[in-house]
Amino acid sequence: MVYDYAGVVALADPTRRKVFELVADEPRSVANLARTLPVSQPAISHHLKVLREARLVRAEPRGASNIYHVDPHGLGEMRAWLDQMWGNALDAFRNEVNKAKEQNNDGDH
Amino acid sequence: MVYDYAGVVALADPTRRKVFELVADEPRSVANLARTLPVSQPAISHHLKVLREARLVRAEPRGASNIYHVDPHGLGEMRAWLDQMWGNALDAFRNEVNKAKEQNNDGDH
DNA sequence: CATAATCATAAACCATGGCTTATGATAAGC
DNA sequence: GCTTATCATAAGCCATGGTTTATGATTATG
Repeated sequence: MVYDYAGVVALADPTRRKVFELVADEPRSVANLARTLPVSQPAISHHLKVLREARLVRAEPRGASNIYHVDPHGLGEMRAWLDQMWGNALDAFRNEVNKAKEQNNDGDH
Repeated sequence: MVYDYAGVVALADPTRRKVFELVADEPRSVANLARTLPVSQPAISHHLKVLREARLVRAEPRGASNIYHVDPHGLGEMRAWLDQMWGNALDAFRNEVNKAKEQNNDGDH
């Protein structure tokens, strides 16, 4: 399993997750986010860069502003990555349970 | 959205994710993991502690060994947390698209 | 054209956290 | 019982990365 994990890393930081949630709620400019959150504008820009590279967010120039939107493409990618991880983990868990049951049955012979 | 996010943080680190994947593949002891991965035993123990506190993993003493299994409980919790996040993000995206369509229609009048 | 506003990048600072070595505690094996 | 193996915790080191201030580039505004 050598899959991409930029999305998970991106969402691991609290303020970056907050940035994502605000953008997810409705498209916002950098200035707007900087006004809303208790961090500087460059910090916001940096977080947006990480989210952008993880394809969770997309920028759209509008005059001097940059409006950020959710990027459903990267969202889907991360979803798929997690689903696979989940699937593997749950399959393994089921196998484990089944193996335990078999052993119990053997013991009942 | 003030939900728990220990799971995401736990899976953000590469070697910790590797530990989780190995445990998810099949239950393993700390010594086994330490032998498999290129980090010390205390490092493994520490990663397992984080995963344990995120309820992604569960320890089961077996003699002097500690066998770690996947914990489907915490797995489900994190799943639910992510699903909500996904839902919100995708809903907002749909609204955004609809709003754009309406504006186009207005322009066509 | 000049001023103001928006944003990205660079540099520097510093806390967080991942890693190692050291150590003690518990359990198995001889 | 003594040695060996397994594991968790503590202490300390150091790289990563989140933050701020400074700066330049681009665009609206007057």
